[in-house]
Amino acid sequence: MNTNVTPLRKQNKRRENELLILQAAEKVFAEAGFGGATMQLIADVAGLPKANVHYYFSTKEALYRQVVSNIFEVWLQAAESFEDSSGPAEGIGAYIDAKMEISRTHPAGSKVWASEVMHGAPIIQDYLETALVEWTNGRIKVINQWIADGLMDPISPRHLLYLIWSSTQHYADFGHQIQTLNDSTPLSDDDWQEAKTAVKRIILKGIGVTP
Amino acid sequence: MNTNVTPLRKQNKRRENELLILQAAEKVFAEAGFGGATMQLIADVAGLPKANVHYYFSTKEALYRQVVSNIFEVWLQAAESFEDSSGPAEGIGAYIDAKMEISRTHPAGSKVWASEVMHGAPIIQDYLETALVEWTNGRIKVINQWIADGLMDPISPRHLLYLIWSSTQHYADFGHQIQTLNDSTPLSDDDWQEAKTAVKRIILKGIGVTP
DNA sequence: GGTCTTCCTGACCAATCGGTCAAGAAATTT
DNA sequence: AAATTTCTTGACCGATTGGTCAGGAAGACC
Repeated sequence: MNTNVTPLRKQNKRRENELLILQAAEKVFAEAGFGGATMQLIADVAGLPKANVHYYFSTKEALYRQVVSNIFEVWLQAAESFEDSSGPAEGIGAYIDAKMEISRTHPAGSKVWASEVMHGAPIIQDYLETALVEWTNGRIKVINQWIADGLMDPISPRHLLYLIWSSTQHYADFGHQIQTLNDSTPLSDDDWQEAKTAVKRIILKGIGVTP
Repeated sequence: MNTNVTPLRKQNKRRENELLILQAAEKVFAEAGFGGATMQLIADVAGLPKANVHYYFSTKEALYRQVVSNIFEVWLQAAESFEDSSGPAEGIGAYIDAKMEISRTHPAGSKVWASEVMHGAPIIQDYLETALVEWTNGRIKVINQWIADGLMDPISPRHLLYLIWSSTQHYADFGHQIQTLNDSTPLSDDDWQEAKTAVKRIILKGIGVTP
């Protein structure tokens, strides 16, 4: 007999269902956008009645905000590789690796984020203005120090960051286009390895860093 | 008196109104996505009654398809710089310039395209499979020839193209994020020049091309 | 085993959606 | 100037939307 049927049942029911709904919502929002997504579809994907979804998340916007918020956390977390590094070769290389890995394992999240920003960030503008600005300015300082130390070319740190963001997230946001150009087949492990290598090689060499 | 009040009025009424609607639609679709956009809002932006919009475009999807189609044309047209070039320095450089210029002058179009592809290209999948595949394969051949001629490093042409697309379109698709990181101020002429220079410099040096 | 809190859900609602239509106004053609 | 085609529009429709609610089921606590 299963002995642990009831021990973890209590506050866990809430967390379980919230997680279930959040995962379904991320998927649906990524596929249809905020406006195109329906609470009914999210409920269906989560396997719950619509009214039950509204029990845990009062409005569509509240649910959406939570989804975007979670993505933002993952997104910022991947950036710690930057700090604990000895120089641009290791720091930027690891950062690109981490972002490519997120694009691979978390494509829906990346799409929701892209959609939100593309539509003017109506829900999470406050995050952009505080957390993102702060994080960006911090990394710009690190990069400027690397430049001052002669470890890389004098590139505008801001535009270097944009280049890294865009090239890595492209593999998630435009995954469908990439797959179509890959004979409508999902990228294999080797394909992903090749992509990672190409992006890292071009960017690192492009800023005058030799591994 | 204005002597040419009536001469150009005939089939032009149709074209004028269609253009008006298409411009309004591009703007609204870019801001709200396909699902979030409403025919009523498009009509309001165009300054016409909703029923009149339906007179020229029978369905929302037909209007959307036309918008995406137009963008695709602009997008492919910018690629001619590739063909008429003596080598990668000139060809890729001019292509990056052209794509950056589109991001600057045509950001709404880029966003509609990105939105469409991100949601699985439900409307224009046929374009991806035919025109885009064809164009891409053509350019891959050109790049491979450049590599064979020793004009650039042996980079995967496919991933190089993705890198160019993503980094240039990023300035349109994520324009709002970039503006927020620029003290919530639109990029100046100098900012755009700096962006263009940085992108071109990193990519060209990154693939072993010296101007 | 009774009470209280949390969870669940079918039925329902006002608002809004894309799209239609008939009837007339304007312009072209004959 | 009559006939014909093109354009314009308010009113309308069925369908779908996000969200509500009352009432019951299921555990947790005493």
